Amino acid sequence: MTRVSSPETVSAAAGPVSCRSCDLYEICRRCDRIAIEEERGLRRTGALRTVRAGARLYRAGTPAHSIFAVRQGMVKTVRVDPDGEERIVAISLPGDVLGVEAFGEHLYALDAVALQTTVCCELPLSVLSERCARAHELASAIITLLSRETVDQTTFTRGSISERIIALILDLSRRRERRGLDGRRFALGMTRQEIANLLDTRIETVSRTLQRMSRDGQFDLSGQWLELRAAALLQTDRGALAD
Amino acid sequence: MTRVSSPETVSAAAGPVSCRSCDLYEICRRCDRIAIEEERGLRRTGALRTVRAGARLYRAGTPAHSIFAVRQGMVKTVRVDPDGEERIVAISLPGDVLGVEAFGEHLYALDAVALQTTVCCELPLSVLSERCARAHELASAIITLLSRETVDQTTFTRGSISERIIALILDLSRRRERRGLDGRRFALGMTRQEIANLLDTRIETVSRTLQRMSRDGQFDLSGQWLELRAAALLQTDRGALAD
DNA sequence: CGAAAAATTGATCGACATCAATCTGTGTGG
DNA sequence: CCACACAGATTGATGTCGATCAATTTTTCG
Repeated sequence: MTRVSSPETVSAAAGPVSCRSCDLYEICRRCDRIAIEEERGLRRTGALRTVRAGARLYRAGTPAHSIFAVRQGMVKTVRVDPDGEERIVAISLPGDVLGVEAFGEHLYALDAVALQTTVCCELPLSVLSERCARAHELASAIITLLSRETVDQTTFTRGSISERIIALILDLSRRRERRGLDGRRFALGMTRQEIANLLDTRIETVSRTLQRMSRDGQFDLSGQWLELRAAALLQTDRGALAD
Repeated sequence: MTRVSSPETVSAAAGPVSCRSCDLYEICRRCDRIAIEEERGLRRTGALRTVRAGARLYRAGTPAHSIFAVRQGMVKTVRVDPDGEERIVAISLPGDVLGVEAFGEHLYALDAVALQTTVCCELPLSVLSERCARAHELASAIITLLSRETVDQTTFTRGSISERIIALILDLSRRRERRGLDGRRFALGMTRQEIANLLDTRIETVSRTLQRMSRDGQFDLSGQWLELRAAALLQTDRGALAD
């Protein structure tokens, strides 16, 4: 069994959607970029891109010149771990917008890979900024903020429990350091119950795992207080200390 | 053991941070809302709010008049399932911004609960919109889009495998319907391997669980194609069909 | 100090991972 | 058109990590 491709089932499979029901509609409209099937006009701006199954719409780390909307097909956004493992972050359906992280950083944060032959509308950032010219700088600051938020979403519910615990601790540590706080020794600030909830596990498992890791010398732990060992801080990647 | 509160350990525990290292800094500055410790001026606008441990900064579903930045302390954002179960979505540290969903919808999407005595800066939306007055409407459209993105983040890595599968299927179904596509019968569009990756499980488990659910009559399944049973569509909550 | 919440520790069980084999469907070339 | 190859999917047997149930111990606070 391979991917769906029979022509007559395209709509049930994945689109295309009308511009009206696309998340990018209001923005395209304000940019005079509508585009397809607008009333009877049907003028196209030629901003369509077709990507075959398995091909990438964009790659993590590359300069971002456009945001995209899926018109037809499906796209997975993927984070590739340093060890080469793929983690699917989200699935985009027709009408969904891709690459909004381009607003803030001007780099894509994820790989966007077509799951099947996919047609996307491409909206260059240059068009947006041109239209935004008169907009107050405050607006762009808000946009930058929001944009960061969408990328920051780290999840702590993947992998083994020890991996999740390490991910949480290193996340707390790094975020504290970014704020000028002590990232080496700090209070967890959460009960074991709250940690368990966040990591989608049980309080007994959190307790046991923390104890074991502490015994194994990954950090010193005393109640709420945790102090990372020097070796731990050298690791930059989630899961690096697991087991 | 209860929460950290010893005065001399406040900084290592949770702040306060300087305005300069806060995510809201650029926005506050443009609103002439700096506020605290600005050079030697130290003029305060009185926009501080103190929340005791366990108290709520805001509640899901209530009208949103402000966004917040944590100055000192910690806050958990929580989704309360219909069955009353709490799911921690994120932990906010000093310098983090809370309530950005207020930009789009004017309702908070989550409960924000202080993990300890917490001091927040409050920035009313009215101040923002006043400053935004001359900003082009396009900017606000972009903001709305981004705002939605930050809320939409559904994770499929919580609960049992059958719960995750149901969550994924209903998510696909609803998102398709919102786009005017068939939400009852559609192709998954992903290989079992990709589903397994997304749900943080194994291909064999996905296969087995899909087979079992299909046998149990939750849906008809044939390769990529899935057709939800009428009963399934009546359920609106994730996990409603589990096991 | 005493009560209550939080945390730890132990014993047992079950869901899911893992390893392995087989089956099914799709596209390809003779 | 059929045989073949291969990716994808299914099914089975077994092992293990984390859930669950239960009992203490530790910490905090009135």
